[in-house]
Amino acid sequence: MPEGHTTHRLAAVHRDMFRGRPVTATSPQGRFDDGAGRVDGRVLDEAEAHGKHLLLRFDDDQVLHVHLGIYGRYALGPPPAPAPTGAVRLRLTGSAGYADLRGPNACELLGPGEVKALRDRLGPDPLRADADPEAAWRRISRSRTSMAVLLMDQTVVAGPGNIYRAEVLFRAGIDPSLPGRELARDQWDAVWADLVTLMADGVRVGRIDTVRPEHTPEAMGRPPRVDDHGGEVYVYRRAGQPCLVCSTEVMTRQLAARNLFWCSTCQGRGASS
DNA sequence: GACGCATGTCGAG
DNA sequence: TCGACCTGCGTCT
Repeated sequence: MPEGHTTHRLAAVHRDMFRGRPVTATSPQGRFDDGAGRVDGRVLDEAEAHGKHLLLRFDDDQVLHVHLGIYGRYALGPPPAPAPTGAVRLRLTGSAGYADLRGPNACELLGPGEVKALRDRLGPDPLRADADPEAAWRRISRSRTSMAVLLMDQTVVAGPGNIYRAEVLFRAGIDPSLPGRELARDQWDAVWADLVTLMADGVRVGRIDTVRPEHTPEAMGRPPRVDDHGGEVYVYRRAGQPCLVCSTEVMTRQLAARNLFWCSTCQGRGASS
């Protein structure tokens, strides 16, 4: 689940469920006993997301920093909370419900200075009102690194992961191997605008759908299709299957230890407008 | 029950 | 560039 839209959803859930009232915090698994003890009984003042980082600020200015990483997930529900099962690192309980955190990359308490340091190294987040896409453009337009790598670099853009990376490049018709410095300014503007739109949709719907209405199987006269990650996408994890637009086989390769997917026809050099 | 896999990040070499 | 981290799930035995 965890790309930036997931974190923003989680921030909203935490606001709705816990803000303004004392929470109960425990670590059923035991690996966060110390931190849970320090949060237990505090009042949640604010919950926000920056990229894939979830920040929960309590009334004593401690900030709980959660990063789901690749395995982490939340289980949320109304009261009463069931007996915890599996490896629950942190359980927050309030009058409106509970939140169980399993398998996070990071679950730690930070002071104000540490929070600032964390945020200072993150690029603009398309889901945040204060995001400055110019900061990302300055990095991209000077870089020899490929767009595929730049879009996964959280110090360039904070929030997109492997799915949004693949889908946004497809939708813009950009070859993933194109160096940042060869990207045209209007292409970047289009990519950023698309990230803003797609990720906001992701927050609203709770999954990643990127296929335009005119390319859905129904519109193309093909049988209905369900992608195995739970959303409708053009290329992500569709290697060997026909491109939804041109029917060329979708390509895949390992790049910086991650799977990259693209259509060599729709995303050839010069394929974009 | 073993194994492989994943929407992520960091640090060693 | 590669392994470690870390958890649940699907697939294969």
